[in-house]
Amino acid sequence: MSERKVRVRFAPSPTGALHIGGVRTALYNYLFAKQHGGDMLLRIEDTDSQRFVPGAEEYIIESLNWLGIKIDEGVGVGGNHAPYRQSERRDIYKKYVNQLLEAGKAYIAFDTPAELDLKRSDVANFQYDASTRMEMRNSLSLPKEEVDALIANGTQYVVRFKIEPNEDVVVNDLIRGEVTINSSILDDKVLYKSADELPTYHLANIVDDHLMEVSHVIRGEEWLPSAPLHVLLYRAFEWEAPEFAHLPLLLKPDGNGKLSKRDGDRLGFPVFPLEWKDPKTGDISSGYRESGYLPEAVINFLALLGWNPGNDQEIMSMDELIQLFALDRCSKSGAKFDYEKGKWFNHKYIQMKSNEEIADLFAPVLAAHGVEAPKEKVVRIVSLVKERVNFVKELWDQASFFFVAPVSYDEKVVKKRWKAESPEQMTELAGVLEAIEDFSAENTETIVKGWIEQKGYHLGNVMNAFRLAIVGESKGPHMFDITEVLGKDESVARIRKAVETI
RNA sequence: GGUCCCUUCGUCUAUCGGUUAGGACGCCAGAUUUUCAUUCUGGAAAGAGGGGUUCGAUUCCCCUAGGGACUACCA
Repeated sequence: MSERKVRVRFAPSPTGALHIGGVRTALYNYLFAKQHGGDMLLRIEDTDSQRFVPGAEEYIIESLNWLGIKIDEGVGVGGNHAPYRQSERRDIYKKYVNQLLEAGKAYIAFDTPAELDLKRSDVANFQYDASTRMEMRNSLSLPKEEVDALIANGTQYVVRFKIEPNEDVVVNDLIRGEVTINSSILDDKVLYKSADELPTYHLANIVDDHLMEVSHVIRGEEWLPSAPLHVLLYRAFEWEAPEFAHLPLLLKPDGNGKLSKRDGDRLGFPVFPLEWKDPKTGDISSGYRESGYLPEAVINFLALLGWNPGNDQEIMSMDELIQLFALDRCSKSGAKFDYEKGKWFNHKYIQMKSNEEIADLFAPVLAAHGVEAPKEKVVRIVSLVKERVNFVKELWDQASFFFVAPVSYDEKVVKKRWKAESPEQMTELAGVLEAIEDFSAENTETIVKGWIEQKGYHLGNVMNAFRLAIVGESKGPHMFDITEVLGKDESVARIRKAVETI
């Protein structure tokens, strides 16, 4: 490995919402960079003007921001290698394309997309390469005067990379080891299009990584087949290539194939970090943030999809991940996306947060239900129910009765728990509670239990009816914690109402 | 079709030639409990198949099978 400063980049193209697999790629880049005291760059690869989607760039930046993946240099923050948007680097690419052209390592081709389509349908497995390029219309096959004339009259063309056949190209991958591909199976890739004066991914990528002094290219496995092409490109420019690491893909939870946006819709979980509204179709896709995930949980979950620290540790903060991360501990095979485990991580992270923090996150949910409550009361309630939930929004299901008295009583529970003697016992209980001065959980429990014992009532019967009256159903934390939070008046009122209603 | 990559419980994975193949999610059972959960304890659950190499293979090699990616003037 070279001794260059570690510099990595996350280089998405702004064609829509950032996919969760892309988020993981960004995360691994970030962990690697920070572990080595290096830089994390954000470059926007918008060389395909056709597929540009407005808002996508902002979405990407906001997503990384929410997740705590900090960009040292690039779009949104600037830096010494600006601009970081490829569409703003046209002149740079043009210069390097010409360099390749002059060196005879690339050539100009005039074949139109229609002509190529025709050729492909005519000839099975047609490939534009050393074996076929002389049959095509390009600066290699055409007389120089004709080429010049075509260019002069504004005929659109592309620049293709001239790949020398029959050479074994070795890519040294930090995760997979040496990968060898014969250059004959590579086609003369289009590097540049005169139509929009923009390069294609391959050229832009190599030029930028070189100019931006990127030391390690950490990207998805879908790029592995084109890595030899990139190696050849670096060689053509006589540049030192960065180290490569191709990450395994995130796969569908069920069935086969790569995880896609559709899987999220189909299986009911987000595949995007943030909610995304498609500007063209207006379709809304759910996001992890809006679904109630804590960014720390998403990070931890994603970090373990394709990597592990080598021991049984599973809960790790971003700082710990930075300490422990290692490319050579990344797995080689794709990981099926296990949404259930993601939920478990969120549960864990909710438990790790303080009641105050959770109460703050819960506040908007309460407001949405039209509930206003003092912070200290919410904190107390959170402490009572937070261990029962995977998501902050589920706190409402667990705790709504603290804020809103039951208006109906679960029929099944009534049938099972409301005995013939219950109305009388509950009326008595209301009286007992009314007489209590110190309504703390502890004191109330002592007194109520004393009363039950003295009367010889069945503890379970009384308590279950009590719970039904207060909560409306058969759930919730310790009864006397509930009554303490509710207070004497409310507790008594609920019991009386239950006796009347049921 | 071609090229490349990959292959341990249902899922994520540990194991870098010798282990009762470990952990986690999920699942099942039990315990705790005034309810529902949580929690705790326990359980079922894996080396794709076939050849080698070796005293000994999950581990190294080969073949087969299966899965995945790529194969655009998209990234």
